[in-house]
Amino acid sequence: MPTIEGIIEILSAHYGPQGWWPLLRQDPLTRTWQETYHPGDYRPPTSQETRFEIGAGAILTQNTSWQGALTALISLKQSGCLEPRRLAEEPDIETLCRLIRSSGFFNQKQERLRLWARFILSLKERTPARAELLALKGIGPETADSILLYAYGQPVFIADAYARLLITRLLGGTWTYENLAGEMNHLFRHLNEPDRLKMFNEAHALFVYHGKQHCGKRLRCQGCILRSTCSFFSGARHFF
DNA sequence: AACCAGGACGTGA
DNA sequence: TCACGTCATGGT
Repeated sequence: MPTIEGIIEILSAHYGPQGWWPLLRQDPLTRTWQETYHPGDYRPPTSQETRFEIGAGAILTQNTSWQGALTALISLKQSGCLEPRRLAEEPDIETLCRLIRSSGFFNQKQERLRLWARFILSLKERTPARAELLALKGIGPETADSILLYAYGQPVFIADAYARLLITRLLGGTWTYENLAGEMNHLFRHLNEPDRLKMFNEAHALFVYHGKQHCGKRLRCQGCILRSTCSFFSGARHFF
């Protein structure tokens, strides 16, 4: 039976540094906006705009593909609407819905973006507490932790659906969000804060990447690096 | 043509 | 606490 630390180590050795959170960058030649990863750089963003962008991306990708969320994020950026001040005041709701249409659930998400904009403005430069984020309508555990980890450099683990699916399949048991997050905090409590930040940054990104490739709601076990140590796979071998 | 995608909220047991 | 319906678009 593999350990959680072992699983992360295998994924890390296999896929390499992930460079999350992906940030928007303008191509100097074509002047088009695209996502860019920054492997090896774990410094948290220093500008309010970048922190807002990360939270906006986290909201837009709720229960939708990253591709759809990214398209929406770029649409916002291109029309100059990815700014807290502009969204917090009195934006044209119709236009806002149209810009983020590709991310789905646009009625809820346009409001969630505006609430996030208001909130981050009220913060000034202060780092929010987790409870403050959770108190916002439209920000649950995963979105809150994504903001804390990737926008504010807080060493928290994001126990999202991919992580829970993978851990459940490899180790068995039942894992709730807080449950797995607590276990991760316990497992890595010996690391100093910067190292724990790197660990949780990479771990979440790796779980998502591997989840997309092999271990989502529907399984794609062919070519999975964890096949040999996956008790779920060996136990269900006869189904394949 | 169902199913899935980097969830969260409201409701009712 | 937990199970379930709802929110919507876009790709496979």
